[in-house]
Amino acid sequence: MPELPEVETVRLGIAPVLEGHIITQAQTRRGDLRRPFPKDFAARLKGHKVKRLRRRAKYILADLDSGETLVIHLGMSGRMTVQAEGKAASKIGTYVHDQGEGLSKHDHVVLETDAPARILFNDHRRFGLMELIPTETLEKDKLFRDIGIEPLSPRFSAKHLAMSLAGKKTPIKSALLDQRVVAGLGNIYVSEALFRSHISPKRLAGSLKTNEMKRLVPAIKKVLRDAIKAGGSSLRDHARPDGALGEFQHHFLVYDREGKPCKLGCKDKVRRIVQAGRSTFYCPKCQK
DNA sequence: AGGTCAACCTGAGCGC
DNA sequence: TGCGCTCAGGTTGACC
Repeated sequence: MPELPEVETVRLGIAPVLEGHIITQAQTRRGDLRRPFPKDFAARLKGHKVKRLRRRAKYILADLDSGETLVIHLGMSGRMTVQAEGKAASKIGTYVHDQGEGLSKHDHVVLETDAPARILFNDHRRFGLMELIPTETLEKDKLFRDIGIEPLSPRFSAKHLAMSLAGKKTPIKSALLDQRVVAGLGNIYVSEALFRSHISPKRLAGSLKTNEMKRLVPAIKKVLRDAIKAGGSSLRDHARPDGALGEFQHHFLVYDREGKPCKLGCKDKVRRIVQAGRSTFYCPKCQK
């Protein structure tokens, strides 16, 4: 599922029942996701307060008062759902009835907080991840040490991107998917940003001109901001923690539109090609 | 060093 | 109804 806008949507959705709250219970319902859960995972969560809930790249980070950070990655199909009652339910603007013990077989982690609320982590493909890492050394951890700039940071500029891409011989599509270059972009938003800046996905990253960088960077920021406002894109798996679907899929200009007319009205059709094993959608006429 | 590709895992959709 | 194939929002480790 999730690229930056979906991860941010999930973060915002669980924040009201997690940030500032104590994790009263934690349960893993199998031994692993992409990797085994950390040793004593549940015990290291239980009784601790979440001081702050933040996001870095496609990771949700819950800083605990124990000095550790709970690191959550949703992989391709990860979802988080909040079940709350009373005061907590009004906070998240919904009321999901307690489904009793009716957990599905892919509800792999259950967290309970003193909101009170229950948060389910569901991930049928299990490409997701949960780790506990000392907050102090988080940035030096293998997971984060090579991650690039946050695209919504003011420091992410045409100049910055030009530096990162200088000399790169990989196609711009693949370069933007590389989390070491920019953090949080994925297959949907790269296609959309390239279309919106009229740049061909096949162009070699190092060959982009200054004026093209000056179109690309604002296009990336705008598409991400618009998608966050829309609650992300719901294709198959993504839903907000309150159960509502994201809406940004209705605003796709190229993604998943193979064979359909170009939305710039050029009379050509959207093409699908495969780059580095992933689908890319673009208009050969409008993107040079 | 930089770049490409298969593998990880389950489910949905499609053609037959 | 069912089988087999393809594809899916990500990351990573092995390989040129």
